[in-house]
Amino acid sequence: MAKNRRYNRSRQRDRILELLRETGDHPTADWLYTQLKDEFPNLSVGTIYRNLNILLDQGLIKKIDFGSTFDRFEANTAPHYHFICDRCGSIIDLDLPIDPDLDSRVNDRTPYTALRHKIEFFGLCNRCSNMQ
Amino acid sequence: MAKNRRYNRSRQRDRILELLRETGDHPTADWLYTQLKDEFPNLSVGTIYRNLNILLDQGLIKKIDFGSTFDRFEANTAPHYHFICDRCGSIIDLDLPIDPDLDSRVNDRTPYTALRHKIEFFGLCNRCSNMQ
DNA sequence: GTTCATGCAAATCGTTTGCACAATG
DNA sequence: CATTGTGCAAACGATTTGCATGAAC
Repeated sequence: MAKNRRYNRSRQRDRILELLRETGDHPTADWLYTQLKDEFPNLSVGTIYRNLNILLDQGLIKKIDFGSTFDRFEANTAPHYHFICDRCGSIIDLDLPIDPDLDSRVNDRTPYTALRHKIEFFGLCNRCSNMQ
Repeated sequence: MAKNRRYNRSRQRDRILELLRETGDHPTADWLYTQLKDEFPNLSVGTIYRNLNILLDQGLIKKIDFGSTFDRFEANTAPHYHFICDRCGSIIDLDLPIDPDLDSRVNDRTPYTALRHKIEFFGLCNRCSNMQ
């Protein structure tokens, strides 16, 4: 996404942001499109995506993606946490025990029942921090 | 992916699993394809994907995806953890403090420098556990 | 010999982009 | 009026799939 641009306001973008703020959910582009197409009969999905990218660039929203645009596969089927290097992008299995206390924390303090969790840590791997 | 099937062995699938076990990395389908195309000159990407799905079905490998095949967006830009309901799939922002101790744990016990982390909890949301 | 896997190519699907026109400032 | 945004449709790229042939058991 192109940074350091100036943006004009648009009614479409204002509404996309409003909708994202109203809903407690984490909608897809298509959901936003469906919600708004009555209001903007000629709305196109391209507009939704372009505006979402602008809002991301402005730091007004976040995308729940996970770094890679590709599916990634691993043969380590035991539960484990991942470390992802900000610089080189490599994904590393961590040799740390799974912490069941985290699930309890959710169960004690929220109305949800956590059975398991995933953690991804981000930072610098040893290679990259030595290189610096 | 179709479950409850029987699978014949194939040299291609054996090698895909072997490669995934050898590499400490978390490769993409395309990386596996590139590695194996010398060994199987007529190999196609379709075969890679089909076999990866079979291996997933057999529980021999894991995919590092994150539930949704769609990008998802949210207006809550403050750091927070997510809860994802196994039954209805909804993604919910958790009102729990971020735990900096988790990063220290990585920094103390591994050669990596963790600066931040993400957690996704999985289980049942209040709606779905009441429904049961 | 029946079932499953492969190679090939086309299809699918979420997302991006080029272009002519409309809206913004 | 100079720039940015929109709608439309085509393009893109990762993944999936239909089909005829080959391998497994």
